[in-house]
Amino acid sequence: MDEVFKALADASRRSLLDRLHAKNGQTLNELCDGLAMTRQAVTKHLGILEAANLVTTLRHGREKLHYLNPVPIHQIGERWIKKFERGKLAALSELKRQLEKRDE
Amino acid sequence: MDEVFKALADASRRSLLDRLHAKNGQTLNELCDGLAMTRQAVTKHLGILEAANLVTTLRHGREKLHYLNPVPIHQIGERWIKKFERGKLAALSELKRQLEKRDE
DNA sequence: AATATAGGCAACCAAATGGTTGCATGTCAA
DNA sequence: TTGACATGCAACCATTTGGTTGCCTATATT
Repeated sequence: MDEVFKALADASRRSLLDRLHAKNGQTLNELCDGLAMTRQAVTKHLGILEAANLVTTLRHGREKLHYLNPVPIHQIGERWIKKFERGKLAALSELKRQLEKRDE
Repeated sequence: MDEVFKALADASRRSLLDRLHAKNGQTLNELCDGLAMTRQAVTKHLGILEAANLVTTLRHGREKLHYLNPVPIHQIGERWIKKFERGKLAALSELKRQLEKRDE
């Protein structure tokens, strides 16, 4: 879980996921296109995404195809975000109550 | 949005949010209890959470009360995670298809 | 007034991070 | 088989990060 959060913390990596979301199964060079970064930097980012299991790769000859794995993202939503949704209204009204109490 | 992702990337900070979720409106020292960290380290973490608008503070005399703000977490869920949920099944079946094609 | 308590500020530090360059390897095509 | 192309590996670098220590300030308490 920690690896996933860490992987998602970087905007370049999130944009790589976006690109794979738009078009799945891209090669490294394809993913490099238009990015202000060297190919090696992209390789590192993809490595981190792969380590976090957010991306799966498949070799096809000399090409390496990158596929998005949406499962860990879904898990973050289920196991983490939803927990805070439940308490959401309660937390906000408690805060509001305290803010008002301040002026007494 | 980037600030929120960055703030959530650290396990210590996520655990601080957990503690505020369990009991809202805690003081700095209260939040330090049981953590293997100095008070100053916790201060820094809380500062980052506050900058990301995940925590709101309220001074009460010499105490500083910390309140959880669940809105940014909710937004991550709405604006980011949900996007990948939509393509989820499609992405997985595409990946499955490619994995099978490999053996041809 | 004296002391304890809650928190703030700033300098410093080691390790992690995000990036680079240079070179090597594997694979396809003419 | 000889380029050309797709990717891999490794060393290096600056900046950020997560943490520390030491000291200072402000508010309670007695």
